[in-house]
Amino acid sequence: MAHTHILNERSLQLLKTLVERYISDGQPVGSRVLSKGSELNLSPATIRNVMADLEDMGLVHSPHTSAGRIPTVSGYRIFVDTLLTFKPLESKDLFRLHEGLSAKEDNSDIIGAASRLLAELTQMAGIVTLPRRETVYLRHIEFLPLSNTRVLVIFVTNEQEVHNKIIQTDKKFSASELQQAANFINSIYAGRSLQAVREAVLKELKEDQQRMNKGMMDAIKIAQLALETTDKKEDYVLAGETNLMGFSELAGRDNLKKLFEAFSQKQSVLHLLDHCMKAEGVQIFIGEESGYQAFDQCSLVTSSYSISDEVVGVLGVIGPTRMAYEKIIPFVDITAKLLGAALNPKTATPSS
Amino acid sequence: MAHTHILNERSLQLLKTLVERYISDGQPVGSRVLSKGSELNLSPATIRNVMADLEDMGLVHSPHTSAGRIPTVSGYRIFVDTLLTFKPLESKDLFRLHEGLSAKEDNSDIIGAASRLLAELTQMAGIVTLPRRETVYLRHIEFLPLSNTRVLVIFVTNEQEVHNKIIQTDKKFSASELQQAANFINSIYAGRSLQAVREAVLKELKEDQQRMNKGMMDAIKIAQLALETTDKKEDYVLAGETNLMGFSELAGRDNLKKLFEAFSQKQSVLHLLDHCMKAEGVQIFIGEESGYQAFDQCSLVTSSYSISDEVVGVLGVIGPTRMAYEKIIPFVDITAKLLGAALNPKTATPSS
DNA sequence: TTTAGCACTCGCAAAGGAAGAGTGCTAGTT
DNA sequence: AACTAGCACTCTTCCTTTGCGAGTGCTAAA
Repeated sequence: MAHTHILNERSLQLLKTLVERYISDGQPVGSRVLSKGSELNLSPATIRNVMADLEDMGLVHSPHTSAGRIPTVSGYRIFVDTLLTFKPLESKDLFRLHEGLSAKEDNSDIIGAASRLLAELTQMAGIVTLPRRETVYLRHIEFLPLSNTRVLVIFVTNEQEVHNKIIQTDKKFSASELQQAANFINSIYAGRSLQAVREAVLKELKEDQQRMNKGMMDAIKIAQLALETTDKKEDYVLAGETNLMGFSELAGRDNLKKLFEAFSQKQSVLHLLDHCMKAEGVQIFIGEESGYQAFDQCSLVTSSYSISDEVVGVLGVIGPTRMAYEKIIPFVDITAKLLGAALNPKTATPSS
Repeated sequence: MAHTHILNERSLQLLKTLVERYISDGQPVGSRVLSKGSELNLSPATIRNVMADLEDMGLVHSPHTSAGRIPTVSGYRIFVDTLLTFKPLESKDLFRLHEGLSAKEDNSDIIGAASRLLAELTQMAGIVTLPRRETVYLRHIEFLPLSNTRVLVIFVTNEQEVHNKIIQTDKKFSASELQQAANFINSIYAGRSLQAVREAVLKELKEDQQRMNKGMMDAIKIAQLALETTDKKEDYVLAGETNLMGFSELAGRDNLKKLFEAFSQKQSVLHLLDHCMKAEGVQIFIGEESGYQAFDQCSLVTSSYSISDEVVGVLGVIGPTRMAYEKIIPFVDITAKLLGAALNPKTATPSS
């Protein structure tokens, strides 16, 4: 009965300094240090009582009888949700970000650059998914004959994304026939969304075939083949994985191996990141919260990023649960915004 | 004086069984086991004398006074060069290779498949460089206008490789102007090597400008911009890196970290693989032989692979020095041949 | 409600064997 | 001359002991 089991101001304050202390030192923190390290002037004995309460509530736990306490996942959770006092980015980091993510002519590896910056400036692993728009617009399509009935299809979508694939046609087409077909498709469908084009083409195929001449028919058929499979190739760019090998808390067991296997399988990591796309702003998974065993010892701080208000991808930082959240969270937030800005086609070429 | 210091038949035989034993067991092998394990009926004492000789010659070494011997790099070298009795591939492995590397319509990820097969079947890391031909032929080029003076260049080389880049032109071109320019370039230069086209274009620019009309001039100028920088993007596909985390001999120090850093830097690994391109057949680097610190604890078994007799890439297996060379070497050899065959455009589409 | 005091527990590190493996050397044996 | 048996010696590995330090929980006093 006696003990209140309610999180009062003081317990929270102590939890906060405990977590901060553990994050900076990496060792279980005992009542003595906590007594000296906190503003409130309390004796170690009092602290011990509070700690016992916190332990009952499952916010901290002791690796063994005579060690200090370390935060549990719930402890971290309360810390980041309610106790955290953010630190502004260091100006040199901000500078590096601006420098690396400024909108350049060559956007080709800006995703890679973002990933590398995340890794380098946090000394953990950086991850950025490739941007993927909900609606993809067809800009231009091109057909080139290969050997026999194989045709190389090249199509440009949105601003400047180039895709290519190989299709098998029913019969052999000459280069000029293919050229004509491409011209036909471009003249009619360019500028419309891929999905719309796909539907329109199917409709044409099913309905009135007599209205068109043979060339048109061929073009439609080829286009159908070219666009039939939606190639949503989700992927991400990872950087600084090796930074994770330095953290002793991840090294134990075959933990690190599991983690790296997840990275190269990609698939489960993509699942996880997909979740993050849906949420606005910064999202945090601490330890087992992610639900993926490989990440049990890690925390993941992510944020979605957007091109002109449409969410197109996710980026984030992966590190040990014991990470400097108060710095990482604003950092990920800003990086997402800068990346979004850099990818925005409207601001991409300030006609200088 | 007394001892002969010459590698006679018997010493070699003993070296061989020693290496085999060490490879299979992973522990320093002593005189007793060697006495029982070898055909020649010799007492441990005799073996000890031979071992002392081998140690003087730097072929084996003892981690401490009372441990058995383990092979040195030179020991391994003699073993693989002169003592090795190759084992034929297991038929199920051969089957998997054929299955995975058969020439399919979709060649897109055959390099990745090869890498994954190497890793999976050897339980080590597999690596395959992207194929790169010496002479690249221009098949088709296309220009598309982006915002302002930026132009998206798409060109197809060799059989089906699609490249794209963005260039800045002096003035703004319309879509049809660019179309015309592309037609012009295609009609004149398609089929010739990129290098040749580059030279021809430069020559045209310098010499007789009055001979051409304005459209031609524009086309030449754009082509020059489009082709000026040779983008030789060397790259490789790695698979099964995580397999390496299981080997205790690599785990020590921050060895593994160095290795993985080298993998993600790519650059030094590419250097090393470049060397292998030059040599015919299978090539082996044992431990420090590679000259790259990151690989000090590893062995690398590589082979170049060819498309219609032109060497275009390298593939191989990375593992601990203690690997089953007698199986790995033939395995890498065969894989290289199968990959080459699968990439050969002549055999790629047996018109069925 | 807080604090001082105290007994207690546990991990960590150093120290001390004991056992086992394997060597080098020497002195016999074939 | 080449091989082998035997022996002393050296190291590693594993286990146990021991002491120390850190930190706790509990109780009793302020």
